[in-house]
Amino acid sequence: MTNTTLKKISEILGLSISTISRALKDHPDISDKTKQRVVELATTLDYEPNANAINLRTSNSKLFGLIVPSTSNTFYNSFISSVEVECRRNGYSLMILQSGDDPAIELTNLKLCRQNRITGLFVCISPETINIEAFLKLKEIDVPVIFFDKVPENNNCNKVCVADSLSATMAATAIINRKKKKVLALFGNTHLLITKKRIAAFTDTINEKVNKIKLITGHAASSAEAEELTLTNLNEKPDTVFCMSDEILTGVMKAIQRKRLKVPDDIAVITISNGEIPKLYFPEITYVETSGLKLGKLAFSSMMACLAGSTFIQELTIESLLVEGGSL
Amino acid sequence: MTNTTLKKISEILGLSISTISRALKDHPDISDKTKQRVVELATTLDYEPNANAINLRTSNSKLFGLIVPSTSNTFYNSFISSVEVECRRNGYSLMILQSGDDPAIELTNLKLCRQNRITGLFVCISPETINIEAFLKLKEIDVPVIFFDKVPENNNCNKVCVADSLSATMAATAIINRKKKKVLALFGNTHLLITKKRIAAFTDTINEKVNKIKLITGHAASSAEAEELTLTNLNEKPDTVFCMSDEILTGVMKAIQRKRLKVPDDIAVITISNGEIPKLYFPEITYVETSGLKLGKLAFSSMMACLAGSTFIQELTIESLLVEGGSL
DNA sequence: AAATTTGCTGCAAACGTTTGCGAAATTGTT
DNA sequence: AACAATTTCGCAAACGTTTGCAGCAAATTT
Repeated sequence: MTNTTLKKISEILGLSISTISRALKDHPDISDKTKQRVVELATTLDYEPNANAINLRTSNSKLFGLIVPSTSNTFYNSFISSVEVECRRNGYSLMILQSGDDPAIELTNLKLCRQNRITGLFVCISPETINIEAFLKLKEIDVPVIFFDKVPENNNCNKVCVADSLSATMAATAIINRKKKKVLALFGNTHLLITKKRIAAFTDTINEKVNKIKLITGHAASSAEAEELTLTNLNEKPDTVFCMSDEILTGVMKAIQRKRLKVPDDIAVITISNGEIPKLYFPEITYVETSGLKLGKLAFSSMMACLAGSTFIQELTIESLLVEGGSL
Repeated sequence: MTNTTLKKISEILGLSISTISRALKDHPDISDKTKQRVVELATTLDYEPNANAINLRTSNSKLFGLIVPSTSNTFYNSFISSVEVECRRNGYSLMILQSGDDPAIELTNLKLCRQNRITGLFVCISPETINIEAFLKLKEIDVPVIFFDKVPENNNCNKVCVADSLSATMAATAIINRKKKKVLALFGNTHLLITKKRIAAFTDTINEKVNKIKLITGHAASSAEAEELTLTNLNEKPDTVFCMSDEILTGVMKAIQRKRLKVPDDIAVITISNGEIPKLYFPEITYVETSGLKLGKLAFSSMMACLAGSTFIQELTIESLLVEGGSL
């Protein structure tokens, strides 16, 4: 068995290919009687148009590419989910590719996207990606590129991001409002822009308070490092731990569980998160939400705007939200 | 600017399209000198072959479809990751679609796959999907279908699964070996095949022991239900909790944290899991591993076998593994 | 009855490739 | 010098669509 084509239908019905094509898309030129016959046969024959032929003919692939460091990450995951839903809702397909934070694989993926003549690209670059020319080349052939989350620093491109600085500020403010005195603040990889921004925003906010809060900062590249760092700093008796990300949080929580500390009485915890991990604990961890779902929707609408002809470059940010658990 | 095509290159070089095509794929008919000229121009012009044209011409899309209830689930996630890596390694692309456990969306996704003339399909059906004819139709047009994880019950199709029964048996055996006396066993949605299998295997193993272990079973459709169920059953003073899945585990752990019970002294915990969630706690939860990564690799190799011409139907299972945390 | 309009349908080119076959140009053989 | 063999290349068809244009019959107008 082989796939049904317009030609096959036309031969059976004794009509021309073009008539079949038009009948199936309800073209006014075709009589109702013919349309009915065609549609009927098409359904019984399980006709599905060949997307490749259509794309070739119309050069409109209705296909988006999405390149992300990893799909196994709750934040990217919810981003992808929401983009995918929007795509289906709007008649687009999505090609998801992960780079594993490897710029070389990133380029391979990009090539794949180009070969498939994607209509637009969503991309979250890896920390090591410094040269984004290859991505910008897409714009020369009128393929919009939306950078999300980890975006190139100062380039002329479309970006959608979570509120990097603001979310850290909000967390700091929440800590201040609770009248905490001694905060252990753990951040991630120092050379990432997002880390720098969050450190600056967090420390500035904490330090501008009159009755100075004692601040201990640390950097952890992994959950295990965060755990270790927490254990050693517990001697200093901080009353609060601030985590920059889920990864940090999981390490911190392991340390807290190990020491059988009671949250929030013995120690308070606040983090910046997508929301899934904080809800795994009791009490649920208070977090400043950076929603992948919202970011996905924003990215999609930004993409649509580009496709609709909007040429001016946008840098969009989703607002954050403090979600109260019982940990602060 | 528009995309570079063979035609464009041929016009510039004064050669025919076919010569360009052959030169770029290192065909022996073409002289080295010509090849060099062609390749050089192609790279400076950033030529990328049009996948649509190739697929149309060769009717080999090098594209797999993957339909899954949700991508935001650590198990499916690791499955997807591993399939995606294998795809890239073998020159295939992957089209990922989520059904949200809705059979209607599942069909829409299937249609999309067909329109894109996928070379093969990986699919995890939703619990509500009873009619899988639409999927089997793909086989009639020589598109292999590999069902994974949640598979249709008794049909003539390729399946790859985790060891449903065995993993439950292993967990039960581990409990027996620790000489536990009273077990609270929590399972998921009763009408799923996987649940039935695990209940049967678990209870059989526990009950065949001579010095009977007291067994309390319960069903929870969500993490919250599992938490509640645990809280009420804690009165019975079980010395061990068995969880059928990550979802159950997270509920159980919240209850345990809420009651400030010490694991494993006050209560032991064991679960069946992909491994990510159990590692979030201290002590890490002992689990019987059902690896999405391994399942993905298995599914991919099964797909490759089908494409290579293997026509006989396989039902494959990955073996489980007891990973010791400190919770039992 | 001739001319015009209207309704329906088919022809053919194009999208960018691949590939079997034949042709020209070059080389080697007697 | 004539011929055969080899190297190098181009022609043209095909994949499955879409779409501008033209054709033709029937219906309507003059």
